[in-house]
Amino acid sequence: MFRIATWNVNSLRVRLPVVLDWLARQQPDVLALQETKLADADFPVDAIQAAGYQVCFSGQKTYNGVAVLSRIAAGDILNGLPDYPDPQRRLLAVSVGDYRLVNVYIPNGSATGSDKYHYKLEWLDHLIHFLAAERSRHPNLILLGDFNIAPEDRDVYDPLAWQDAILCSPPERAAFSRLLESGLVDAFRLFDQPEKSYSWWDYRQQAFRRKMGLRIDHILIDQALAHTCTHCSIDTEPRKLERPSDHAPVILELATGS
DNA sequence: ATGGCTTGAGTGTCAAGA
Repeated sequence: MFRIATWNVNSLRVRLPVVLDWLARQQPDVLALQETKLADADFPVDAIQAAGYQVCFSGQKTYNGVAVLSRIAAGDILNGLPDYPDPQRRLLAVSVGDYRLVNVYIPNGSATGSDKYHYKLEWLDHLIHFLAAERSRHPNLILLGDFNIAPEDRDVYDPLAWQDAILCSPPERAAFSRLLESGLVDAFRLFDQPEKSYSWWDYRQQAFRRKMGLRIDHILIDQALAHTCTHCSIDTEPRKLERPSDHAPVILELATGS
């Protein structure tokens, strides 16, 4: 059994105690983090190693930042899209055991039609091209992170209100579909899931309590791995704590056959 | 309601998130 999780923590500086508690409770083999918002010099390496995890990270001050925590050391580390120079730290690809993990913090896009929206779509194009090459080099690829895309209306609490809006617009959903068409599977949808399953809720208006969320954090697995996948769920417990991240972790379990 | 929180920057108040 191999357990892999992803979590947008919205500042690892603020969330470190919650993350360490969660690691102790869940004991995943791998945890991919997004929005660490820390310069590499400020990354809490010691605290994470003391919790029994190796870590690699690609961060910057204030914004973005991705990290991968793993029980066994990661190898073949790649930071950023090779053919898309970008000062924003949004991608970290690593090999852990038999798996190739691509941890992404896909741009938010701000509003459809904005400069940030075009950046998001361009970033997705380059990601799709990168993954084609990456999958030819590495079997057992897993793409996980904060996609900032709600792929279907059932992933949105009020699809009509969000129709054509950021996170739901047809070009964003088309990019998500292209990821699936390239041979990846949305692990969450391999299983029956509760109604109103979301991974992000706005901090305002008591959105979490009112179940006003979107499912924008995902784990996509190579379709060759689908038959090994035994579980995938969203853990909403950390969203109930004091000072939570606005995102909940997503957890995946794969049978390893030994 | 270009609103409503939260974080980081930096010490007044804005940018950015989604």
